[in-house]
Amino acid sequence: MHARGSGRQRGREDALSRERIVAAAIELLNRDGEAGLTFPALSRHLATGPGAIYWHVADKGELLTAACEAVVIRTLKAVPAGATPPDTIRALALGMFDAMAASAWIGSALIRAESSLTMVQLIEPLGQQICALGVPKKVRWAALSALLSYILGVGGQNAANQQYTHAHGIGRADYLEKICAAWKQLDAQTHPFARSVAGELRTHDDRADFLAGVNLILQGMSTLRR
Amino acid sequence: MHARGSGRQRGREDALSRERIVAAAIELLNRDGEAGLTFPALSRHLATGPGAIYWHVADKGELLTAACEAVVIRTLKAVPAGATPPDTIRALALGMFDAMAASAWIGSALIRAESSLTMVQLIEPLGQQICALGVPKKVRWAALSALLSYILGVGGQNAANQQYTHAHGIGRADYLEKICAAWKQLDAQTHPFARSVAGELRTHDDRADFLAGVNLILQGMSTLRR
DNA sequence: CCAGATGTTGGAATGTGATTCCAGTCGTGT
DNA sequence: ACACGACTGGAATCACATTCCAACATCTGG
Repeated sequence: MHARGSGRQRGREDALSRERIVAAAIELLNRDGEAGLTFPALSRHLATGPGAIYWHVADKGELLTAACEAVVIRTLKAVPAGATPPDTIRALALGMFDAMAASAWIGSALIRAESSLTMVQLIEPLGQQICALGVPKKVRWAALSALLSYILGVGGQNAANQQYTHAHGIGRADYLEKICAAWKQLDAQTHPFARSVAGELRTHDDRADFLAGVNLILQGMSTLRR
Repeated sequence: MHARGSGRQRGREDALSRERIVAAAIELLNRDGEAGLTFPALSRHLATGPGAIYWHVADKGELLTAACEAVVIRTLKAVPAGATPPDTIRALALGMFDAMAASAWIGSALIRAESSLTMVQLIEPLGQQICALGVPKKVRWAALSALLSYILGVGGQNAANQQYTHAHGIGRADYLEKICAAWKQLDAQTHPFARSVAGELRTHDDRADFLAGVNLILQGMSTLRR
């Protein structure tokens, strides 16, 4: 990457730009998942060569980070403000959940985020609500950290599941059915729990479970209130 | 991969075997992280060619899954049983935390785990304790799911941090210092929270925070008790 | 309007790693 | 000794990420 911040002189209307590249990257990522983002594919999509792309971005990692940041910012901006702290936290969490469900790649990209700057976009609003919730200063970071890890953890797992079903060309229902069957096969003595919940897998609602988890954490936080 | 399950006939003492390959993979992973596991490196390590390795394992993914499973099983076996449910859950969680801290690659490997079988190793004992905790049947899965996602989420983030510091050749302290400095640079109007917790970053204890998060979830679960 | 100077481009060249192929090797049963 | 099948090692393929570089466009000053 070279692009200086200095004098833009040109004005070709078909100009390549960091924005157009990031937009194309997001398109590829949403269509084919993390594996879909390759320089050959990107070059084809933008009708150019890899060299031109490297003029605007340092490497693939930076591209992923930029794409991730764009989506996260767009997502969080859409979350309405003004509700009670718990409701706002739920809205923020669900917003991220939905975004990560729609774009599985965000999960892994956000976690490996080289720039903690994207993460701040999420940390700040969550943190503010935790403060508003009355969580004592001493444990604010721990509380935030728990919430954040939970949100990212769920996102990561959903992403993994989606990637799996996508890669194997099977539907979510078939996937769950397969796991359910495998778990029911387990030994009753050593794996009573897995067997007992196997059935629920087929019908469970990821989003509802996620919300339940957020509520569990909120519930726990409420006991911290001074 | 071809290796049939049928007739082992040979007995060459220098024989390659799935076990030896997985052990070598774990060694490479622990030494150089996820990027350290390559077939050239593995071949060198085992003094053979890639073709021989492919006779025993299907592909890199299977190798990663197998390595992950081996470490997870070893880790969970070391967790003492017999304590109260909350204590056992804490012990299981901390066991995984420590394992993921020592072997950052487990985090990402476990999440992308193609085989839900490895995951069961973790789900089963956690689930049993949740039952013992008296969590109503209706919400057992949700409770487990929350705990699991949290554990994996923290592991994933720690892995990302370690990978970052390792890749950039800087220490954990320098890394935190850098983030702290960046956060203090933020606008006080828009990012009051990030600024206010920035200082804590430098001195916080990941393990303690993790435990606090587990306790938060346990706390929340206790309110579910019928 | 022309000659540099410079930002930009597209594609070729390089290097690395996953995966496949295949021509042996070695031990076993006959 | 012979044939067979499990196993091996390395060469051959392929798909990228990244770097290089020979044009090209546009602007600047004359």
